[in-house]
Order: sequence, then C-alpha cells, then structure tokens
Amino acid sequence: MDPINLKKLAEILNVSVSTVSKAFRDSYDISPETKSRILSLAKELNYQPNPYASGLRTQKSKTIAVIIPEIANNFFTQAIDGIESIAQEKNYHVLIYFTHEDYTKEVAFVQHLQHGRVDGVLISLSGDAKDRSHLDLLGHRDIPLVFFDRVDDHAKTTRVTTNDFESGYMATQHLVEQGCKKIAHLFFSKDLSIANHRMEGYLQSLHDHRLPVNEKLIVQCTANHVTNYGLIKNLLKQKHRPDGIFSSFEKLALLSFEACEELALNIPRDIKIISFSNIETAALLNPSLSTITQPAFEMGKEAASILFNALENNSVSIADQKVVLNSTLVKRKSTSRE
Amino acid sequence: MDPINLKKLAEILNVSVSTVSKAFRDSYDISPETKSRILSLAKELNYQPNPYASGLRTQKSKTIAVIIPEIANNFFTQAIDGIESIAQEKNYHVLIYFTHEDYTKEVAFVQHLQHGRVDGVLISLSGDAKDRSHLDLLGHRDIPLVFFDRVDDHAKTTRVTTNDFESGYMATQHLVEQGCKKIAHLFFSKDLSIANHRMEGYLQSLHDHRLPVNEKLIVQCTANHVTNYGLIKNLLKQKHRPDGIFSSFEKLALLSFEACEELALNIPRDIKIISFSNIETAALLNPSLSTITQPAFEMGKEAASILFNALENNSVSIADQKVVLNSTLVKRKSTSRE
DNA sequence: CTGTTAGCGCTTTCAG
DNA sequence: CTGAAAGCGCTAACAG
Repeated sequence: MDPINLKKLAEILNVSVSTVSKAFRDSYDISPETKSRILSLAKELNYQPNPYASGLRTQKSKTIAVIIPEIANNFFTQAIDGIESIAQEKNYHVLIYFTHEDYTKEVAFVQHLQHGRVDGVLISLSGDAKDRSHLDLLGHRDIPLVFFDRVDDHAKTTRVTTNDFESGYMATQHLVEQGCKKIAHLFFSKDLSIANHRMEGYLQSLHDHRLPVNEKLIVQCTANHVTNYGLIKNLLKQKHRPDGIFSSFEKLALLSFEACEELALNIPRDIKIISFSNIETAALLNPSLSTITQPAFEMGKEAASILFNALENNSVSIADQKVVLNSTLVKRKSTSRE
Repeated sequence: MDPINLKKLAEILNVSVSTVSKAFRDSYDISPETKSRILSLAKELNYQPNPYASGLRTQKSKTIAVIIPEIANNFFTQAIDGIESIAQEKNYHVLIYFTHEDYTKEVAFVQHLQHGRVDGVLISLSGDAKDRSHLDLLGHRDIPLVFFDRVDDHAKTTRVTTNDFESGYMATQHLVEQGCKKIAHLFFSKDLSIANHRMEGYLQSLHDHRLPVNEKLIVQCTANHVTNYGLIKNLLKQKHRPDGIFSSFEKLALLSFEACEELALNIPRDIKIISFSNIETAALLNPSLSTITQPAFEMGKEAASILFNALENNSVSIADQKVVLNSTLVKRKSTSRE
C-alpha cells in the first residue's frame, strides 16, 4: 500500500499542494471550508506528513537525543522516564545512546548528532572523559545542549545537578553520628565533577568533626566491577579497616555488601554503609543500607523542560546557568539503631 | 557556523556533487585519487551527510522505534540495553516510546510511526489492549514489526518470548514442594498472552499436584498500584488466606512484601512468595524472594537482531515465527529452607 | 571515471 | 483566499 502524501491529497481534492500544506499549518489565509475538507480527508486516509521531508525543509527534527552512560541504573532509568514524559507532552521524539562509560563512544555519538538528526541534546557525561571539546561541535551547529547530573562545570550551558557537596557532607556526618571513626569513601572517576563535589563534602565533614583524613580509605574505582570488587575487598582487609563506608555510586555499595558477606563482616554491626542510590523497591531492599536518593525523575523533567523551552523560543544558546535540586537522605537500619 | 554539505565539498574540490556523493557510497566507479581527496577533505571539515536529506531520498531512516510499557522496570531496562547494543553494532538509531500501559498511547505512537520515521519497530504490548489492529498499519507500510515478551499470539510476525507456561508451572511447583497448599496467583491483565500462559502453567501445576483451584486466590491486578495494594491486602485478609503467592509481575511481588509487613505476616514462615522478577542486585535484595528471571538482555538482542536482519535483507515481511528463550528459576531462602 | 539531471515530500515566498 | 515554483541536501539513473 503506497503511503499517502500531500500531492495525492491535493489531486483528490482538486486543490494545489500548497493549499493542502497550509491547511495543516496556516490556519488563517485559507477558507474554512477548504480547510475542513482537507483535514477530514486527511484523517480519513490517515495522512501523516513525512517527517524526513519536513525535517529537510524546515531543518527541524522534533527529536532530541539523550546520551547517558548506561541504562541498567536506577538513577538513569528514572531520569529517562522524566525526560520522556516531557517529550510526550511536547510531541518530541527521543533518541537514546549509551556510552557505557566509553569516552570514544561519547565523542562518536556527538559527532553523529551535529547534522540535523536532532534539535537538541541532553547529556550525562561518561566517567573517563578528560577533554570535553567534542561538545563544542554542537554549539557550533546551534544545537542546544543541557547537562544533567554528570555535568561539565566549565561548560557555558545549562547544567542540572543535585547538591552533591551537601549530600556528601550529610552522608559522612550520618556515619559520624552513628559512631564511625574510620570512614571510607568509594568514588568513581576524578574526571566527574559530581564525584569531586561529593568527596569535598566528605572531606569537609571529616574536618568539621575533627576526624583525620586517611588516604588509604579513599578508593577510586573503575568502570570494571571485577576490579572494583577487588579494590573493595582490599579496603576491607586492611589492618585498620573502616567502620563506615560512604559510597558515591549505587553499584559500589552493592559490591561492598557482597564483599562484606564474603569476608563475614556484619552490616551494620561491624561496618555501616551509606550510598548514593535510587533503588525504589524499599520492600525488597536489604534493610541495612542508608541512602542518598537523588530526585532523578524531576531532574529528567527539569533538564528536558529547559531544553524544550530553548527549542520553542529559538533561543539557540542556552543560558549559562546551574540548576540545583536537592537529594534526600534516607536513614535505614544500618545506622539508625546503633 | 554553517554546516558543510555535499555541494560545498564539491565546490572546494572542483568536482560535481554526484562525484562526492559516490565517494561515500560506490567505492567502484570513481578513481582512487579523487575518492581519497574527497574523503580526506570530508574528514577535515568534519562532514556528515544530512540524515533527513538522505532519508527522504532513500526512504531509509537507519532508525528503529522501541515501544514498551514502562522503563522503571528491570526487565525492560535490560531488554533496552540488549536492543541498543545491537543497534550500536549495526549503526542504527533507537527511538523510545513508553505507553505507561495506556492503549491509546500505543495506538498514537504506532500511527505516528507509519510514515518513514523509522525502518522497523520493536514492541512489547501495553496491558490494557484488546484490539491490536493498529499494528496492521505498520504491515501495510512495509515496516517490519517484532514483538518481544508481551507478544500478540495471533500476529503474523516474529514474536520473541520466554517459556511462560513452563515457568508458571515451575514456580507453582516450587511452592508446592515447600509445602504450600493454598497458592494464590497475582497477574496483570487478561489481555496479555504471557499472563495467560503463566496462569495456565499455574493451573496445570495445581492440577498435577492434586490441589484444588480456588478462584478467590486468583487476583487480577490493574495498572494502578494503589488499587493493587488493596487487592493484595484483601487477599491476605481472607479467612482462608494463602500460604503461598505466585506473582507474575515484579511490582506485584513488591506490593505483596509490603502488604505482608503491614499485616504482620512473616515471610517465609507464614507465607512464601515467588515472582517473575529481573532484579539483579542480589546483594541488596531481601533474601526471601525466589524468582523466575527472564533473559531480558538476550531477548532484546534477539528481537533486535531479527529486526535488523530483516531490514538489511529487505525482506520486508518478517517470518511468522516464535522464538522462545528460557527463564531461570532462582531459589532463595523463602522456600529453600522449610 | 565524472557530470547532468530529476526528484524524494514538504514548506514557503511570491503572484494572482 | 489559492496556486506556481523554488529548493532543503542527497541519491541514482543516465549520458558522456
């Protein structure tokens, strides 16, 4: 069955192609009768304009791209949910790309997106990137870019984050309040500003509570979870093993749980754990993990709204602003009972 | 900065547009020197063909759509991961659409996709659909469609599922083996063939183990989790409350856990629970939930591979076949110790 | 081996 | 209020 197009509609109705086209756009400048004739036939024949033709003509795709490190992650899942909910509202389409923390993929995706496939881009950076200059390409092409969560602090565009410094501070303090003296910190990549902010909160909190900083308790993890598991086990086998762990990444907390189990360390008796995490399923969750939970869904919505706003107002360059949402500290058994 | 296009490349190199175009496609029929001159300049200027122009011309978008009920769900998260991994390999783009179990949205998405935006569609049906005729539209437009998990058994196209009957049978049997006599079944929507297959497995298992079928223990849930919570609580407050629950949907198991907690029922002592679930984080998981785990990632890969195969071979109509992968029964404390 | 040309389906001046 | 015509950027005959 051949697809129906403007030309055919025009032929059937004995009007010109441009008249038909206008019927869908310029509601003025066309007689009401003609318009309704056209629209009703279009509906009857189930006409939809060809997106590639109008995209080519108008240089608008009604599509955005979302570039994230991974999807098997509750934070990103919820963020995508938020993004898609706004996109549906605005009648936009959403393309997804996963970098799997691979910088070269991030560069490749961005390269591919600079030629009209999308009108705008939402990105959460991969962990192992140093040079962010590939992102400038989008700016050169007037494609608005909004960062969320894993932002580039130096980028001159909108960044949506959470209060990571404060969260790191709160998390650490929470462990201190439970009597922890030797608090370890697990983080992922020094190239991520959010990781740095969280660590700064941790350090400040230790300082304010007059606890010493022990380099051996600060563990930089990798994109490889087998390696990470080894690192965490080593941490726990140290002579002066920590009595608390603040993990800035959900997966690292999971690995810590597993490592404790293997080493027969009781949580929360021997060691207390708090982690950034967006696991929602409290009923199924191990009751010994306090969490810092980010408002992921809201972040997705916020970032998408800002982007769509820019697109709709043709304000090509997105303001150099930082939007900060607040995470929530969820205390659970691990720490609320001594 | 103006985007670079074929015409500009041609001008700079003093060749015709078609020569440039050919350099990227027909590696034959063009002199090696010209070709390399063109390609190197293209790289230097960071040229990328405009996808909307070539899409319009070739009627190929190098894009597929994935329509799923929701994303905040471990099964779908893993499936998308699998789909995207194949798409990356094949250099395809992936559009995502969430129906949130809303049939009207499913229809609207499919309507929008019949005019060239995508080359193919992967779908997992929304729960409340009866009439699947909207999907025929895609067939009429020669857009291949592959179902995964929530398939339409009557569709004449490829369907990728798991062995749901057998899984339902195994799950029920597992509870029987632990001594359960009054086994409830929670399911979601009679319109979903997979739900029906799972239930058939449940019924067959009861029958084979000479246990009576009690209609009051078979609960049809809804898309609304507050309602579902009420239904489950009612189930548990019945005079002859069940001593085992087989849930065919992860979220329903979570609600059961919560309801048990509220009603002070001990799991697994008072009641044992087994559920379809793709929660991966064993270390964090409550140790009292046995699960039927579907190979979601593999299903995504399988469905995507079949679709891309069809696209690449221009075999527009996808064979009327059913691909069945096997789920895994994961026994945990709830049932492995009496 | 290279160039000319028509046209994918749509939007948008500009004339009438 | 309606229509003719140009052209978005690219591809694919077809000539040369």
